[in-house]
Amino acid sequence: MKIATFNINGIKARINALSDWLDEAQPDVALLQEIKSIDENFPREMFEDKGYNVQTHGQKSFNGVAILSKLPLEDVTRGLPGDDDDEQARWIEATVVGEQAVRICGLYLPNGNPVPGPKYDYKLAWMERLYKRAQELLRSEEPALMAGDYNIIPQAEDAKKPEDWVDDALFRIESRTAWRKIVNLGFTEAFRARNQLPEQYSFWDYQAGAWNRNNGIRIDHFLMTPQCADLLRDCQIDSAIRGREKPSDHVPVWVDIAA
DNA sequence: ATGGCCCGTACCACGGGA
Repeated sequence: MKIATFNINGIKARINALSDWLDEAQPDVALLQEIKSIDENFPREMFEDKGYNVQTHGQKSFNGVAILSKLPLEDVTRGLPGDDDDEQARWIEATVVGEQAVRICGLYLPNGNPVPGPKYDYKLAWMERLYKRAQELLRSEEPALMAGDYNIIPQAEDAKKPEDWVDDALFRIESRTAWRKIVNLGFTEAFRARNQLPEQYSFWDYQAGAWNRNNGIRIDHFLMTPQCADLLRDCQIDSAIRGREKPSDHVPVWVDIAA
């Protein structure tokens, strides 16, 4: 089963690029972030025509996540537990039933800038809620993964110029501590479990020729429970997508699991 | 050498992104 995550930076602006990538990459499951659309305006028919089941959790203008799946989706839930007043659409999960069932969570973790401030407080509070959901997934002792735009640069090697990011919400020590606290519960970060190459990124800013200089950061991740990590066959970044016409600033990252 | 963008909303820049 091939599962991909892709922050598309607006479904309306990315319809063609997303359609082309789906046709070529043929993921069984695609987790999308920043659809920037209400559910009613999401072009679900286009994906249904390609054979995908579509589940969205959108809102007006900002954020928004979705799951596309060629396999049946069961027990779909929307919103990260732990704050009933949170109105930002950043979390969706579902069980994908292939050879065996896998619980799949798609997430768009808050950016958190500027630091300090209420947006950074929100990011850290959101990560505390994520920690609790992660504990529950581990306790289930079932194959499960959490994937998406984490807005976290895990290590210095995950940025071309780490010195530019030391005071940024994506790389601040509090952010990385919260990330490591989750990983250290017992999750496998799929990309580094399969790849030790330097200069592997998933985001390049639109500004300052970042793509041409490969001035990127790796912030889109898969975290897997042990039962899911046992099934991991491969994890790769489709970085060439960034060089196409009208690209998102992120590129797809995907895993292949034996499920 | 320096600085450089894009999206959605609304119709004018502006908030937000990272």
